[in-house]
Amino acid sequence: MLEPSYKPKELEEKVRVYWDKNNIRRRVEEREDQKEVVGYVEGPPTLNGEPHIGHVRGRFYKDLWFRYATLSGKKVIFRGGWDTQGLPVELQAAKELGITGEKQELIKIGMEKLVEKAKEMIKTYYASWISSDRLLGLMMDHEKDYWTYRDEYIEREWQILKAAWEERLLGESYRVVGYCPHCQTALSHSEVSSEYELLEDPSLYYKAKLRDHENRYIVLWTTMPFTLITDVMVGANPDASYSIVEVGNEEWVIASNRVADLMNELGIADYKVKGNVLGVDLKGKRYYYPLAEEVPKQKEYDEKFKTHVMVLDQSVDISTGSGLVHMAPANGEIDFNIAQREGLPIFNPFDDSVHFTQEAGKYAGIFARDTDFIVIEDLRKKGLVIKASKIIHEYPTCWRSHHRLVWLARREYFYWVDKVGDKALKAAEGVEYFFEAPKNRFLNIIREMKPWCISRERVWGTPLPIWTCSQCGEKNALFSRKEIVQNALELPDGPNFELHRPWVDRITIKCKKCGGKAFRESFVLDTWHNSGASQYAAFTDEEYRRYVPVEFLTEGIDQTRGWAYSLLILSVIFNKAPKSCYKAFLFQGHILGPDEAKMSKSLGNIIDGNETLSQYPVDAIRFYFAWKVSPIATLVFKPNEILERPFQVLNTLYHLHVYLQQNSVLDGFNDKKHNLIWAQKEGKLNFLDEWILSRSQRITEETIKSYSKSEFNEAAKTLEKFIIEEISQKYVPAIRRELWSDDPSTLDRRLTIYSVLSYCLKKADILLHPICPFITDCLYLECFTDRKDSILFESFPEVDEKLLNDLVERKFTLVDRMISTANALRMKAKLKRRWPVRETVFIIPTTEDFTEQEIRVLKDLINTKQLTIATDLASAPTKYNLKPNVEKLGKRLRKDLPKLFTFLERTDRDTLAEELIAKKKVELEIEGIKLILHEEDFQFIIEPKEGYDLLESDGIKVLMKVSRESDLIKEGTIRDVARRIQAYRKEIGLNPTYVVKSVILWSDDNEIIETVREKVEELKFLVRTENIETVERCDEDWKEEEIDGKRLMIKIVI
RNA sequence: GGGUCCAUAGCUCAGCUUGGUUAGAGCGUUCGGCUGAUAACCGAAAGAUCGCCAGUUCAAAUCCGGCUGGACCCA
Repeated sequence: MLEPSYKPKELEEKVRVYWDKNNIRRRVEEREDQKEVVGYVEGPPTLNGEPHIGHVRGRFYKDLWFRYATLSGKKVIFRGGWDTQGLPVELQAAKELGITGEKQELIKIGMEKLVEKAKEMIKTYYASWISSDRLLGLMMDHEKDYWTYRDEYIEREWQILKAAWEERLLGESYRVVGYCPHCQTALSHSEVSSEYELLEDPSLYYKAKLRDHENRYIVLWTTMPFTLITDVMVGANPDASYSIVEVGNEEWVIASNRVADLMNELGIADYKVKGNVLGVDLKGKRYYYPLAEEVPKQKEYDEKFKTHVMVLDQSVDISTGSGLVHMAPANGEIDFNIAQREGLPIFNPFDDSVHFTQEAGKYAGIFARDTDFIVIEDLRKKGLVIKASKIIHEYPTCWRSHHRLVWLARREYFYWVDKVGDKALKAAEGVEYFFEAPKNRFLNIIREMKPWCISRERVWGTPLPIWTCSQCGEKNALFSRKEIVQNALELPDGPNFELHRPWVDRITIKCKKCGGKAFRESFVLDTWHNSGASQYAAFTDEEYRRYVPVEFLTEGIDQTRGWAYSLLILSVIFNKAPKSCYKAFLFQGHILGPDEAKMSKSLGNIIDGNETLSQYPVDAIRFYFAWKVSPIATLVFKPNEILERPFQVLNTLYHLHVYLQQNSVLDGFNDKKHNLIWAQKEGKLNFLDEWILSRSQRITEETIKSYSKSEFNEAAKTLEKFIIEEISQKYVPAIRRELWSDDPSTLDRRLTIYSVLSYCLKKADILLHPICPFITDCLYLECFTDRKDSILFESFPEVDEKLLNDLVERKFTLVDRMISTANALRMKAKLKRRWPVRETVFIIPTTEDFTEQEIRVLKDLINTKQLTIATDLASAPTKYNLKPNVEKLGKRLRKDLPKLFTFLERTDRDTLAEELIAKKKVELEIEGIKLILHEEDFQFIIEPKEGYDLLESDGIKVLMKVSRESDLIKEGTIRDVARRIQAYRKEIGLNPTYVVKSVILWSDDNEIIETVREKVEELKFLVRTENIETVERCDEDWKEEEIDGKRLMIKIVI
């Protein structure tokens, strides 16, 4: 039996234990009766921290989908995985070791230490995640989880590299990165943007002479003079206007809108604007490279590649400097991109410590930033400096060492996504995204087809398995341990070395081409490559063939450019075809804290997952997640909201089951026998039953449709309405009266009600299960004997067309409105609902045939002795009142108007009104004056006849005879008394069905006592007692109650 | 700086495609009532300048433009 009150935390733990004990998860996976087998491999959470509430939401959607798919008749291979490598893990591990991870530090403590720490750390966080998953009820196969750092995973990941290598989609190029000269490491984008400091730098205005012009110079500005050494071109904005300014005997080119300010800044008063030239017309103009003597290599480039030329780009800012920008592709990302576009070379004469190499001529061997002032001096000697001063500005620094970063073009490995053609887009277009906005965004990202830099200068990651020959430069790519061992020159750690740095670095390879010694490219792979390989790497070949493309995936919207992208690109590369490894991808919105702020470690407003899941009912949290907003919307997480509506829905669902169970047990109900088929055969279904059965079909249809479209909030709202509004608020109150009886002659009717209720609740349980697995499985197991070992072995109900009944639904809606109106009238007339009324008349706008059964139900619910339903006023106990239109009549009758008033007071206005309505006009003679009254002279007001009250709402008029007649008063009194006794019974903890020995009553009101005596049998039945006594005196410890100001004392003898 | 999306009651949303009564609903709030499953329920009330500014139109929450604010992605 269910406990009489809903204690979610106890219930949920009981269900968890039940699932574990009965191996439900494994049995669901191993069952053989499912039609279709589909795969799901989750996006791996990064094990560098505790799960927070946002992660919990994401995992909830995964579980929801799993349960939905399972109940839809699919067998889901539901695999979990963990992201265990890459920058975030490495940084966290370094932090926990108390180091910053710079190169020198690592050399000192050894990479082994960092790797060891990373492995240890991910195990710790893994435990937290597993705990949270268990609390959440995530039915994921954690026994078969994939771990991205494991050798077997890495070897499979390499297979994708291999495919790319074979297709020539993998290769070397340069990428401009923020680089710390001190730590000698490249920084990731997020690392760069996290640290900016106010620093002093040189501010240099200089000029470069244009070729093909007598005395014409371009004016340029830089805060990094050393980049003049790597200067390749000058950018102009194609849309801007540039002025030719005469200064002394020279002509300077400056953006027109900068001339005045710039001259002012440079302290040049004597100048003259000679003319203008458009940005576009500057294209292709070449200038003399200022440091040609110092850097011979540049002179070579000049001749060979026609460098030191003006190019056009929208990004050139004409609001600072001179509106022309000097560009050094080796030291700037935009510069680099433009150089690539223009087919200009990258002059990149730096070593790892950011000192210039021999190629830099005069500057060789000097640290880049130390050449700033040397360059200024060299320019000054040539008379090219216009002004050299200092500037304080925000500049990115290294978060570890706080050294200034330098932008450097580093040699990296790339996937040439731009050469994949339209395969990626085709693959992406074939995927279901459920919502338009994320779909468009994703497709736009795919359309960019930008090369993907997959190499990272890091330690803890999948190593790039390429060895470069120290003699001939040949790249020896080896994509498995076996190949490496076979080609190894040196294997210091034996053939079973770990596939990580530093072990893999120690291996040297015999060059395939020349037999020379080849060393590994010391890169590791981008972590997105690592996790993006999961759909292949997490499976065996056989599984990959069977389950990929997987049926569905869901992750946060931030994964659009992350995991969703890398999965798709890797799938296309690996398959060498426009094939996505997933059929559907649902992008979820983010979660915000209660203050609508983004949760972040620095703000300290992170809501912990385990804590929240322990504190609140998990079903309610899950319902809240699903119900509050659509999965793509941002969810503002306000914990107190969980206990409002979501809890209410679950509480109601629980008590509906309690109600069914408590009542049905007494009547020996057996859902195997007394099912719907039985009830239909018995013919005891009334229109209330037909209504709720019809509704349940619609709810089934709508819910499943919403689930299939990933509109989980719609599904939750549909079920909320069904449970609260339809079953709890309408159906149960309507049938409640019938269940109070224990008359054997109506047993079949009660069993019918149980069968209907049982049918609807079971349906609701199954439909709600994906959202709220604990309560639904518990109620399912407790309340139904016609069941399986878990609700998860059920399947979504089919819509039973035979039970759909438009007519009944329409009629019920009307009846419902009629009851509401009647209740409103009672309220207005101060008529308690327990008091029956003699007569009720409805005037409704539509013709409906009501069956005798329906009338009976209505009478019961309205608590009326007589009931009439009409569509017009003809037989209604109404009369008209007339309100004369004084303005109109006054003009016509003038001084005779008072006579009309007197007449109206004396006459039967109802009859007059009906005559006016029928004939449009009436002729009268009042005190010898003949009058013609028109219909439009009056306003007609409908009023109830004497003894009735009237209310109109929503087009329905209801009239009730409100007179208090003695038998009705007595009936009401009995109900009043009964209700107080019942409340007391409940208070002292008596079961509703328990029959007590005696109820003893005392009252200071004779009428009450007399009524009780008169209706003692009825009262005995109502309050379930063998005997009722009324007494003259009572003790003070009796229960004191009040009925309309009169005292009632109650004693119950058990 | 660029892109995508969003803005309607305290909260969550509907209405916008196709312009046309008084902008709806649920939750929450207040008051009153009911209750032998319930923390349920019933009735009433309060609560909105439809982000702002212009435009098109007889008529704009709805269509167009701009602005402001927010979210996300990318620089």
